Amino acid sequence: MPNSVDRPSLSRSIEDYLKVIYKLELESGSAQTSAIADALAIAPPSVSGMVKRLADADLVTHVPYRGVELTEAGRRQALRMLRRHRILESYLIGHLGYDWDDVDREAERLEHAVSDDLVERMAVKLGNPTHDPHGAPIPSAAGTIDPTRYLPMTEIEVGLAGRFRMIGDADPERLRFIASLGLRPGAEFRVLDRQPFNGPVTIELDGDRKEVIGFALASSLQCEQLEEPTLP
Amino acid sequence: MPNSVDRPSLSRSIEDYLKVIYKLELESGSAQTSAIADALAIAPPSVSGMVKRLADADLVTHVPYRGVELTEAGRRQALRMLRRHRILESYLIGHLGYDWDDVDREAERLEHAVSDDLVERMAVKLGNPTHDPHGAPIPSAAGTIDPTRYLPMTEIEVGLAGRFRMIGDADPERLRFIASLGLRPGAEFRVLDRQPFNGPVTIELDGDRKEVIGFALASSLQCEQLEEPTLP
DNA sequence: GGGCTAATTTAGGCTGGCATAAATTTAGTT
DNA sequence: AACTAAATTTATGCCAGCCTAAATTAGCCC
Repeated sequence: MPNSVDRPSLSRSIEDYLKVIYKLELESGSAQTSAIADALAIAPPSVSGMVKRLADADLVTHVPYRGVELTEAGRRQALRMLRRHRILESYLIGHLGYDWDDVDREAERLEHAVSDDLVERMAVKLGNPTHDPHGAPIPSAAGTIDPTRYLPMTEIEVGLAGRFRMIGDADPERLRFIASLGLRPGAEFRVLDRQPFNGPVTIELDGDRKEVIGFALASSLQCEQLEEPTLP
Repeated sequence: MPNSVDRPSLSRSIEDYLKVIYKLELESGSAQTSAIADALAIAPPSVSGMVKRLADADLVTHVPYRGVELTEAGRRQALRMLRRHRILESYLIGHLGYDWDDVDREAERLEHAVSDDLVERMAVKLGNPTHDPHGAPIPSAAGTIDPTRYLPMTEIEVGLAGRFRMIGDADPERLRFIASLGLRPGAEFRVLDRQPFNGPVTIELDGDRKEVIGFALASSLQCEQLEEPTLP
């Protein structure tokens, strides 16, 4: 089956739409018009219009009034953008002295401009990483991605150990605060307490330090539950 | 005197126009509509339209049917773009393994996307260079640029020594050929012969090697004439 | 100084990507 | 089953940037 011609070269807008649709699908199965509009900070009717163009270009399928789903081609492009973004973030942090909390904006601008060639050169300089500094998996150049799903910290059982794995890159304040707690992807912790009614979570870090983390924040920390590493 | 508001943030198109107008002014004093159109590969009427917008934004002054000149603000922006472009080229070559003949395209895409912050970080990593790998002067962050003008190799006196200083970055074939001759910015040579009627130039390199260079090519090699370094 | 040519501008049109206002569909409630 | 609220789409319109075709101006030649 012949592919879509050669280089349709997507517009900046289209690239943003595909990325957002991919993320929404991850979270909730399919992407609704209003959710896309929210994520891109544009009006819903504008999304309707663009969705029509995306469907014409066979990047998404659209069931009116129900939602949008990426086609295979759309998914491929979305993953390509995700790879760009995450390689860029990794490179900016690793080789140009950016901090993990202020790198998203810069990567967001660059991901539409860099060539595939440059992205691969950066990847090589980085040693072809599989995860970026926020813990997010980096799609391969071939378009595959680590499908591992994590749990919000709020869902780790009290008493059990967990490992902080990943956090969204878009909120500098949140990232700075997390870093100030000494939490970085890979950090191990133990849940000491969890209050009901969406209350805060108390964890132990480095074997002695206690931290209390509000529900909203803890929900955004994607973690892995470690099965009883110290006690039987 | 208060500056133009804060961040009008120029469009990609406008950035390209300003860069081209700057270069045309360097070469011939002022920029004509058709020359701009040629350089940007767009139709002249499109340039007329954009020039009107540029004049409205006080980036250029326009005398109808005569030409266009950058205002101080326009010149500042043009130099900013030139700095971006040349820092980017230097960085891509110095830190990401690009060759000097294929770096222009990539820099051309990136120069519209990088933040000033990123450009300055790259400049620091490079040791704040004053010239890029093609020998072109890099404007300072403050907007000043080395005004030195060079001579085409075709205008160096026969018998005299010269130094190759700079070459345009836009033509990969030309750059590869120049490199294959062993000519790099900074290279010293002596003009052995120059044929009339726009004929080729013969130079001596490294004290023994002779090369014949066609007129068109030699014209594009910007050189400095060295006053009789060996003979009185 | 009249007329030719080349350069330039004006006129009118198209597309992408956004907006607002109004119409429509869906879903939930009773 | 009807009504309502929310989500979505349709209908229009705007702006940036490009285009082609037609009108205008500048520069030059005799």
